[in-house]
Amino acid sequence: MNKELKKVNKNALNPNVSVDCVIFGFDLEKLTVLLIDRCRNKRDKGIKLALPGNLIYTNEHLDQAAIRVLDELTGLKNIYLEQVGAFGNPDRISKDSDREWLKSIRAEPEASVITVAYFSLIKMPDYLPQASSFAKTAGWASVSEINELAFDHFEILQAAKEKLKQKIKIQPIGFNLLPEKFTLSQLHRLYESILEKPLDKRNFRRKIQKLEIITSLKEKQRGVPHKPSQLFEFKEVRYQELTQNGFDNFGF
Amino acid sequence: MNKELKKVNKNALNPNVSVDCVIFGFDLEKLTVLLIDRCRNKRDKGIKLALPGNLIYTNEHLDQAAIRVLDELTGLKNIYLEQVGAFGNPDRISKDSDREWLKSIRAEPEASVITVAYFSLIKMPDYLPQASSFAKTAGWASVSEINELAFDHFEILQAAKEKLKQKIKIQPIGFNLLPEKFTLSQLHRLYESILEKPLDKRNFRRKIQKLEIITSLKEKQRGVPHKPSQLFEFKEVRYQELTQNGFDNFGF
DNA sequence: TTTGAAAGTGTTAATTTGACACGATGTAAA
DNA sequence: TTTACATCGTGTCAAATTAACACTTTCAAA
Repeated sequence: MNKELKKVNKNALNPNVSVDCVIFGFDLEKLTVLLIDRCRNKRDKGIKLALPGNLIYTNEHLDQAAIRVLDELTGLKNIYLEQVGAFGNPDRISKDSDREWLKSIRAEPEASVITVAYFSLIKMPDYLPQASSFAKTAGWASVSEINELAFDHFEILQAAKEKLKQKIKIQPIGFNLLPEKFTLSQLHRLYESILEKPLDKRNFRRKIQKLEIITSLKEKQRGVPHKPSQLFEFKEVRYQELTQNGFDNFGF
Repeated sequence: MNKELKKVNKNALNPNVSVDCVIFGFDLEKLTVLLIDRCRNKRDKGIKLALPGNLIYTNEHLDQAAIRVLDELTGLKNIYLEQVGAFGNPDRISKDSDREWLKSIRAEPEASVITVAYFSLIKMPDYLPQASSFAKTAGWASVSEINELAFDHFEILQAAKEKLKQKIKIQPIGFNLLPEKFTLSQLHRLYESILEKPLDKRNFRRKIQKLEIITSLKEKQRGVPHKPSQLFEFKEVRYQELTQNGFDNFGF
């Protein structure tokens, strides 16, 4: 697999196609996304924040490219990853300052670029921001507070949010955003954050429990200034069972 | 809008990005898809049938490119169109015969090509196969009988089918495949064809009628050797109403 | 010991789903 | 003209699902 990567890296860059990653995290309060701050690279008058992304190699599979970029940024492997779609507005690099910045990292900044967006779900604590040089300027931002991004990245983010919203209604992929052990309240907040609407606490718990996709551990939450909650764990096996047999509605 | 198209056509081709169209039709019996037959172009040992597609222009918006290709092939405008996703396996042009064929229509056949797939829904009778030169070799094939296609087009078709399946569960887009006036049985068969499973007749009718998205006409079906059925018409206004106000579950 | 803060828990009414069968109505053939 | 054939169109009931709703428990910190 590492060998594979090296082979690919020998190839030339495809100047027309890039991959952008919408990397979602969850800080147990709200949905977040990993952005890179272009200010630290250069003084800049344009919008500072952008989604991490890069050009792909000529002979690289698109999905492979997304995996590679994600790995370069976070050092993480085996991450939940899904394509959002292709974005190809030729006006997407609209600001001069954007062009300037692109010149600093790309051989042919003026070439028309199609970008293929992916979203991934990671467990935030697993990500150590300083793991790679590429990630030096990276940081988490609260999704709901983002109003603008560089290039057409805001549009991409909206599409990724929408895709995630649809997906989580159908498949229980939310666990990719939570630590191994989590509480039902955390899961509840996660769903509310993603769906951007309140869900009745008791109805939510009932529905989740009926899926039999989580196991309650012996353990309880500790050190909280209120009644500690039961910890749960995701049941991988049951997940396979559900997703395989033509299961296509989680029910939210 | 025509001006727009001309302007775009002056630009150079982007040798790395193509658009492929999965054009669905419905012959009132089963779901069909428009394929081009490469045999008529050349004697050919590879797989004959492929999805229509073409390279995009350097400064062309992806969606615009899909609209253009669809127009070039069918002469149709204002068609329901939706992106399926990007496909970028560098091995996608796997057979030598595929390469040969590509050479005959492309300047740089060896360049790595990302393709962005779109699916569209058209009313079959509206499409006159001889409308354009590009369409000379085009024809309808029954979706369920397709086992292989050129390049990675079979994979793309599967993805498009899946997308359509998901979409029709959520939004009433099926009417784009039916004539202006249609019967409930036709609509019923359409849903069964797309979802690839039987739906109870009475339950189906009940559910559709509750949406209040169709109006029953005064008119009845004529010339059938059995009880003629009521004709219905799609209620555009109600559709807007439903899709706008955060309506997101059609219920199939 | 009191207070604050979140955890955890059930019932009920309304709605939706799924299963199921037969008479009506037109054309075409006998 | 009668009959056969093919599809149209229709209703009920039981089961499952959804939505709305409030109070007691438990721990830590003050």
